[in-house]
Amino acid sequence: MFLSTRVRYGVRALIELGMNYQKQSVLLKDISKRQNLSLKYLDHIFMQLKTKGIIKKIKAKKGGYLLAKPPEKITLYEIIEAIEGVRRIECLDDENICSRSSHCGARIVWKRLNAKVDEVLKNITLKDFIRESKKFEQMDESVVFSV
Amino acid sequence: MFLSTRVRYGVRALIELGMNYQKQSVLLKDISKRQNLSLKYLDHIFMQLKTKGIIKKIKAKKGGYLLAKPPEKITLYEIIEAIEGVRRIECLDDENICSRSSHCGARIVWKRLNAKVDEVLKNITLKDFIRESKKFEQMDESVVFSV
DNA sequence: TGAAATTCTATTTATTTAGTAGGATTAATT
DNA sequence: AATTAATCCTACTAAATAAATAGAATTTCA
Ligand code: FES
Ligand code: FES
Repeated sequence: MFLSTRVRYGVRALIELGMNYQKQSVLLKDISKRQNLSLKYLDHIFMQLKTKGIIKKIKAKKGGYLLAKPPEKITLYEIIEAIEGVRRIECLDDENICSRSSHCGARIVWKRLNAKVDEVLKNITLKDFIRESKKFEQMDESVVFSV
Repeated sequence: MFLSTRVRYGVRALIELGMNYQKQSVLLKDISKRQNLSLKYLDHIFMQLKTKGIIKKIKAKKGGYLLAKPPEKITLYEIIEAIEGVRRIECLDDENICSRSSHCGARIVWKRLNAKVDEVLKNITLKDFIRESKKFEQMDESVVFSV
């Protein structure tokens, strides 16, 4: 499974919002600095996440972004769909692409494959990413304390 | 899950070989005609499938291709790997791509995701494609007989 | 030896992805 | 009310990848 850099950057940024869920909003500028990602590129990505209702903005000075819903309600499927669209084999949705689509055995299997992969993507949520990230955060703290 | 046209054409061609498994070899030219695919393009694809040991060639006049092993032993994972390589997020295999890879929560989840998707791909074999294709073949025959 | 098949390398074209630029808009703060 | 620091939006460029084509070399059956 290959994921575009857009999706990967998007997830890294969403993790930051998730870590602050129900605390304060996060500035794109800060994410860009901390994660060392282009502000302008993140800008695009966030525009799409907002349109799809995954994040909310606070526009103006001291603004920033917030998650629009709890991390466990944001699936990876949803994030991918928002950022790059879930690209599909054309003849799955449109019968008219392939002349023989009504008699194509491959098509049946492609449908089954997509259903399974979609299920995997829907069972991973932002919460999973945050849980793993917090583990590292704790590790870092314990290192500091033991010095 | 998006699959390149190369993989889809490859599978369609492999189905044809599979339908003739342990009968006679199949000519690329005939596949190209029946499936309406460019001969030269199939040429590339078959070269890779051959290198990876999925098919065998019979070179020369009246030559053609054969499956190198039974359809149920040829997984979709294997086909994709042969034709387009299993493209992965770079930092999964190489720790040095991202500076923070040893402390990245996302990376853990990406690994888990890849393992699950790979499993799905390994559980689909050419046999599945052939089974579905044969269903249509039978349907066609029954239509012919009923006329 | 000729014909019909695969083999191989190189090139071209189209599409998608990644990234940049610059200004418009919004609203909190002064 | 002006300033300012943020998001918003449109357009563009560059790089990478995918799709397709071209042409000649090689193999071996008949
Ligand atoms: S229907 Fe499109 S490839 Fe079979
Ligand atoms: S290690 Fe590469 S994005 Fe986290």
